[in-house]
Amino acid sequence: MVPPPRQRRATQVDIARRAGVSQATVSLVLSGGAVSDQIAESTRQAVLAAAAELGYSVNIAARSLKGGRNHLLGLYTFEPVFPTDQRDFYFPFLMGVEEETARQGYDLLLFSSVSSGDRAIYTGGVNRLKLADGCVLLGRNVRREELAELVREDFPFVFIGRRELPGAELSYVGADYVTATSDLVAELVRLGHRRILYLREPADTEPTRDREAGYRQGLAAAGIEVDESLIHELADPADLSPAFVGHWTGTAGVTAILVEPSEDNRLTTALDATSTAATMRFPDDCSIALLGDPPSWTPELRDWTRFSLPRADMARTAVQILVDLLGDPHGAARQVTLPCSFVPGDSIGPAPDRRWPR
Amino acid sequence: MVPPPRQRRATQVDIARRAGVSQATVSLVLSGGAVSDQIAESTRQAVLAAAAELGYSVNIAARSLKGGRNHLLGLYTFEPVFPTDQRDFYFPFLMGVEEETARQGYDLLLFSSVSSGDRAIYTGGVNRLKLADGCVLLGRNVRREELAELVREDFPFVFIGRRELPGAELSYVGADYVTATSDLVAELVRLGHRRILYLREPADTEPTRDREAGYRQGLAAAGIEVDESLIHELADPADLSPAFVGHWTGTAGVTAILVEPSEDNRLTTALDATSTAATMRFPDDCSIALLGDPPSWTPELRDWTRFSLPRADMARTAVQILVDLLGDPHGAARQVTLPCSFVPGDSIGPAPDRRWPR
DNA sequence: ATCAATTCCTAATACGTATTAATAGGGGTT
DNA sequence: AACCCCTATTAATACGTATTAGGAATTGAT
Repeated sequence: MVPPPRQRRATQVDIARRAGVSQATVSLVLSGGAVSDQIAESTRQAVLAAAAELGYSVNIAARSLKGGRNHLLGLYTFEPVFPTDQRDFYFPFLMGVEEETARQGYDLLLFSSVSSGDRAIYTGGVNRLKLADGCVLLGRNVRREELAELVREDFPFVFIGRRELPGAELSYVGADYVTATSDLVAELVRLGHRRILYLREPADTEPTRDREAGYRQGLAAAGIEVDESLIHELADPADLSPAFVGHWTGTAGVTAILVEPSEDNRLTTALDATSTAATMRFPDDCSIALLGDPPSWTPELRDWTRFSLPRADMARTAVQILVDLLGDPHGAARQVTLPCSFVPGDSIGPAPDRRWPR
Repeated sequence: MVPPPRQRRATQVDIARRAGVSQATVSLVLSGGAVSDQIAESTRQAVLAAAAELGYSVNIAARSLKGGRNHLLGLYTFEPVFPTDQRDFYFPFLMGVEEETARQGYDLLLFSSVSSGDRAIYTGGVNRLKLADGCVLLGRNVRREELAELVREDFPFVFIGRRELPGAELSYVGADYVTATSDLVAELVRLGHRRILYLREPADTEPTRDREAGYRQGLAAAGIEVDESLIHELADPADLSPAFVGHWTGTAGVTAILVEPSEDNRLTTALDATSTAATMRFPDDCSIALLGDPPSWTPELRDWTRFSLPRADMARTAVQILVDLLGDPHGAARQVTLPCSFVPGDSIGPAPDRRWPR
């Protein structure tokens, strides 16, 4: 009794023909519109029977063409999605986005931004993202012009991470780097540290700006004046050698270091090397804490003192906000900041009194 | 000069009006049909300019309703995509699929199959996958009925991992478990082992069947008769305790073990515990090798002897095959098997002569 | 018997795109 | 000038569904 393999999928018209009714009636029965309860029971049964016999399934494209929405959320990252050496950095975001997207009843459209550059948001003047109802954005190498264009087009999107755009309000879910860094400074001060070196990335991105703000805020709260020479740009995290640290502790009286982790594993590699070199020991010779999560984290590596971004949470929240935006197309931009969590670790300790007796 | 925010997304009709041409011309310019090279350069530029100004992007639903391609490949997994404890298992697949999809000029549509079960391929008789041109499938908890229905509908898809379906040919990219297992047996035999315990999963899945076949093939090649009592079903990998191993080495003369890794980290956790218990040492007291990759692999864990699936390769190949299928809709199913790679590790060694002097 | 009310269904249409057959405009050849 | 050919463009149409206004048949009321 199995029907012969069809070339073409059965449509509502096929069902209508078979059941001797109109296509509109079929639609009403199968999709339960507002007036679907007016359908006579006998008719309903006939339609359902015909549908079952033909193995009908609705054509999503047609439905969403009619309805305007296709129940897809996009995820676009401004770098390759799955670079192996950054997997641990991105994975929680992906996980959170995927999870919440599914929970909201959407499917996830992954836009790839390969290095060749021809997979940007706008290719040939066409916005690829619009394939989705809305989009979550992610990544550091943001092309601001494209962001601005997205805002101009009124396309619904939410950035994971705080992003500011002059003259435009955009929605984002950020992490509270300021408070987290400030708290870390407070903790170091409590342990007796007064001269804290802050190693920042050269690039002037929002996270870095926030960390610096937190650094200043933490010192201010402790009544310590900022020594600008202790804010140092570290271009390559690999430079963080024992000699480098020794230089600062020796000549500048530094007793603690705050350093921004890189997305790759250069920093942790350097730290591990320094840590095992035995000429410089954390926290005995110098305390050190990371202003964020090191990537490629494994339980076996040393448990560095740090704060940790609520990545999965940020991602989930971003999706929720996006769905909100879709329901309220003309609402204002939503901006949320989530707190980071402090990870005590074992790389900070009381300040040694000897070098810089205050 | 900024246009007022639009309610409605720009369509080809809007562009046509603005550029002073017809919708058909817009379609030809933007979608590059067969006769698209007949379009005058000036017209083309006008259309592209108008499209850019209006922030046009194609409506996927309309395009795919029309029957054209929408340049989306789907990825459907029969389990949650990003379960934390299985991340290392799935990540290489995702990475490979994403990479090759981008290279082929497609975007990736991630279908999620959350545990609640309402995100199956067919929900309410509707095949969700059809939003994509074709689909890569992945996962162990395969719902065979759904697979059969996909084949029946003639929907283009490729499974990562060998899957057999009675009465239907489907495309897949599998790993050569048979040869890999057989080679592992040969290596153990070369080291003097004669009684090799094979711990298999109870479920009768293709990978497990292949491993068992490889086990038998390896022994046959070495001229060793299979002792059926040495093929043992291990329901919970956590049961692999020192006492358990001791039992087999003591009472059954086993000198080597082949065990199927679980997707979670139960097996490696158990092995680590056993390994550090000091009452049982690998490979001194017993050799052991894994028939596949342990998940959550980190360099710090012990380097178990094993073979490794070419996961990223499998994924990339699957995408290539899928694209092939799309170009040749009525071609036969493609079935590819890729070789595994042997990872020497340090958990096998020469067989001890003492227990079972042969 | 006439009209109103109710029940059940259908015709018509819109959604946005891709495609094909047809057409207008120009330039050449005789 | 009549003809044809080539190029660049368009009108028309199909895809499958959801929705709405309205129509036919039936029932009920007077």
